Amino acid sequence: MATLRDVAIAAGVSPATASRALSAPDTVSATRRTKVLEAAEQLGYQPNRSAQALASGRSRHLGLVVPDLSNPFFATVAKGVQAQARGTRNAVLVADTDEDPRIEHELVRDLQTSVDGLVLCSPRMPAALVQECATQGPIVLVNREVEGIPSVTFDVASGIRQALLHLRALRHRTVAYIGGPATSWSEAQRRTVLGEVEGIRVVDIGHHRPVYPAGFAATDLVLESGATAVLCYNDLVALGVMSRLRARGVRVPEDISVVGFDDIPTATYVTPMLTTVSLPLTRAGHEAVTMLDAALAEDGTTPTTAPLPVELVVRESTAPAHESP
Amino acid sequence: MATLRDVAIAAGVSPATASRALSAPDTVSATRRTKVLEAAEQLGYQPNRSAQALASGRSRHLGLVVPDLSNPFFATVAKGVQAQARGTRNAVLVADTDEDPRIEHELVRDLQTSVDGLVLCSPRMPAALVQECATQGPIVLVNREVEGIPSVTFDVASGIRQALLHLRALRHRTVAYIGGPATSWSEAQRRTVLGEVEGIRVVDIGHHRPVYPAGFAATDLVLESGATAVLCYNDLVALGVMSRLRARGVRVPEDISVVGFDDIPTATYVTPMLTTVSLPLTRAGHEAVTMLDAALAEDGTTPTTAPLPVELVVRESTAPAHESP
DNA sequence: CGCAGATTTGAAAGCGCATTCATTGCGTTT
DNA sequence: AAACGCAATGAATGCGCTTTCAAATCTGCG
Repeated sequence: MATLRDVAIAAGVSPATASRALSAPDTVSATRRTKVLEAAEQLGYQPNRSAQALASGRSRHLGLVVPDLSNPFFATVAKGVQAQARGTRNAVLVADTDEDPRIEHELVRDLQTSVDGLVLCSPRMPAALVQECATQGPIVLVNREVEGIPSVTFDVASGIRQALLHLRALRHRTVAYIGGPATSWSEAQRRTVLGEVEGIRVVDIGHHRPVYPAGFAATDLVLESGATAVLCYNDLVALGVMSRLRARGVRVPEDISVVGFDDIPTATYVTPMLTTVSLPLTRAGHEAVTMLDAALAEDGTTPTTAPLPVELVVRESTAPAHESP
Repeated sequence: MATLRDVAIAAGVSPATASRALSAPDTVSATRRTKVLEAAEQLGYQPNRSAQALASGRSRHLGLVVPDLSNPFFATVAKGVQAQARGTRNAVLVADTDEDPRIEHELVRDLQTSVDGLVLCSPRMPAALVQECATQGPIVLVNREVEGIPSVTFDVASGIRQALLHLRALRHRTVAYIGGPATSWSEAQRRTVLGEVEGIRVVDIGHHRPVYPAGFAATDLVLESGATAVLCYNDLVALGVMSRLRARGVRVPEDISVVGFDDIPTATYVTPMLTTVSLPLTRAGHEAVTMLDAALAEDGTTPTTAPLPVELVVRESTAPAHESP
């Protein structure tokens, strides 16, 4: 493997000049620059990342921590991070915590030794721990806010409001809400709006895990409540609800309307297609990387952005309320 | 940030001893070892990964290249890789090629400068290019075979055979096959078995992209063929088929049976739940890392493993064939 | 033509660690 | 008791690069 020194020799310049020709082209005269570039090309020179990192103090890697890669929500954010990172950075180290808060902290600390900065999707990690992690290196949070730490969030409240208004327009008066994990920032956001829409009474079905089986199980509670519509913490839960409703012989949307949250691909694969709130997940990934780069460049600032806009997508799982008996 | 030298001084030993105490504990006397460990702990010592990598020639990173992280197939493999890599390695660099073969090669080469070895899920990259990449560093392929390169594969042929036998047992005599991309290794494997099952006539619906809309579009061809069952390249396609069938008023499984491939989570979220071939994706990720480690340790060998076993999961989308007119 | 100031260049000094090699100290063997 | 082998240690070297810093070259102007 050719080293920078080899390139320098081949180009008839010093290693210092070769280094500059490659990383700061305009600090070198045109003649030498082309000589170096040609020599590098000709030798198939590939810079040694470890050496670059050691000498410069920057690995040009960034880290991404997610609870579950096979969850389309996080996978999409990851794609956004990837796309934005390409070009300005070398690569992104991804860590999947497997929804296990215990290893999460350790994993973050470990990852921080290898990267310049971290994008953290960690709904369940206690705020204090997040703050402690932030002392070890730049961090940007996704879909969550913690005092003193930059974050990119979604306008969750607006999403819930849009959903509620949509249901009200369809003459629903009683809607059930199947909540997510009690400790989730995002869940708290949702709940701030539930009582805000006049003319709609929201029945709280309680906190549930944000997964399909939880929706399936919670459905009977919804039915008991007498609500004509269900608002679910996320699409996975909504999917579980729809499945259980069908099993109980309740028709969607004729007998009951269902609204999800997140707009994962599967939402369009089921029948009826799910009405849900769509989040700009890819964009969130982009923004997170941008903010990280900003934090890396400037120093001491905690850039904050307005919550990303969300949008209700009306599909087939919502319809006018049936007449109550 | 404390360096190894600081630790050594605090422990009253030489940097060499400190280094050994941390990375090869049994080459150091118990007394000094504990001294070093205590000093390290006390100073909050974190080894500098870049320096370790430069000095040792090993980054302890491994790379993973996938076409699309938001595809549950690859996401699950990624989880498997993650899980196995944790412990023996530092981290895994993930690269999403966005299904773009053009950037794929460049991405791989770039990633190879940062990792010790690569796990490559790249169904579409030409074999020659794959081989060229393999000259730059250890590579393990997933779900694909290329001459001279270690790979972990699934027993795809067995899966198709199981599906066909299942359908035959249900008295299906004509089944349509919706194929995947023509250049896919996995697709070629499937086709080797199609004609092998006696008593079943397979109607070839041609090659299609492995996505939901493609299944949706191919469905009308299936209906035209007079087949009483459809075998799909993967679950996404099968989902598209089911959706279109419903739109056309064809009942599943009463009028026609549908079989998928991969067993993605969504397969159980739809109604009827999809009969499909389940692949040990997580295990594939494990195996890939194991093989990579083996390739890194020994030298010059190309370990090969038997294809991973697959299993037909019978759910609700298949039923006895209706009587032909 | 000569000199201040700006621009290019190369020598050299690490970055933090692993690792080789020579040295030391120790227990064994005959 | 001498000689030997082995384990434990530290000094020193270098991994390949970036980045001062000072020297060299070039620019324009009086």
